[in-house]
Amino acid sequence: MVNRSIALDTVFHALADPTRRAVISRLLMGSAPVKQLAEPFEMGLPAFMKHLSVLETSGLIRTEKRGRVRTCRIDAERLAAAEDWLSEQRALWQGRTDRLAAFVESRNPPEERP
Amino acid sequence: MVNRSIALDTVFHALADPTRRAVISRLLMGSAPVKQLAEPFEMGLPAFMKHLSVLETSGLIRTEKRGRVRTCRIDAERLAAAEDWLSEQRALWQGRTDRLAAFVESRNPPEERP
DNA sequence: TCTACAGTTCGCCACATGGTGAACCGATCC
DNA sequence: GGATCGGTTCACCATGTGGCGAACTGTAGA
Repeated sequence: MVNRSIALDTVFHALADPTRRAVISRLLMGSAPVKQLAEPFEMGLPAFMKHLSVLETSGLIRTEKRGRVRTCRIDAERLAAAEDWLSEQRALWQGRTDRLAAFVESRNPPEERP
Repeated sequence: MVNRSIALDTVFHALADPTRRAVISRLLMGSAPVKQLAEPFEMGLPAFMKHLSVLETSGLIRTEKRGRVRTCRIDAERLAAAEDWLSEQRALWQGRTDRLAAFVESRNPPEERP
C-alpha cells in the first residue's frame, strides 16, 4: 500500500522530535488545550502550533475547537501502525538470525579470522 | 536520559523515509554491498550514500569496507529501542483507556451527542 | 600496466523544517 | 463596550534534507 507507506513517513517523522514525543506522552494522560500543552516548552505559540499540526496531519492526535480553546487528544491507531511495522521487521530479523544460527550450527565452517 | 532521546530522534528520523525503510527490509534478509543495495532505486550513488550514512549514524546499520566494497548489515538493537518506546507509550495509553472505560462504566453520564 | 569498477568527495540547487516577532481574530469576562 | 485571553496568520530567517552531475580515489581483474 502506498498510503500505508506515506502514513509511516509522516508518523515516524512526527516522532523524530523530542518536543512532539513529549506532547504525545503528555496526551497519554488525558486531553488538554493548546496553551496548557505548550507551557513546558520554551518556544512561542506559532512554533508550537507547527509541531501540533505535524502531529495532527500524521494522525497521531486529533484536535477540536470549542469556543476559543482548541482541545487535543491522542489517536492511538497510528501509534499502533508504527509499532506494528517495527515489530514485523524485528520478527523477520529474529527469524532470520534463528535460521542463521541453525545453519551455522549445522555446518560450522572454521572461518578465517584476520 | 538525554542520550536515549537523541538516539530516538535519529532512529525515528532515519525510519521516516521509504527508501531507508526499504534498505532496512532488504538488509533483514542478509548483508549486502552498497552497489547491490542501491540498485532498486532510481537515484545516484551520492544521494543513496547519504541515506546510508543517515542509517549508520542512527545506529540502525553498520558498514565495513573490505577492499573496494563496503558491506552493510543491520544492527537490530536500535530497532528494538524504537519499538520499546512505542510499546511503552501504547501500554500507558492502554492502561489509561482501560481505567477510563471503568470510570465511564461506573458513572455513565448521558453525554450530549451533537 | 591499463582498465574498469565501487565508492567517495565536491559544489550546487530546491525545498522543507523549526524557529522568531508582530499583527490579527474571535470568544470571554468585568 | 472594552480589555484580555487563546489561537491564528503572516513575513521572515537559518539550517537541514534530498537530490544532481562531475571529478576523484583506490582496488581488482584482464
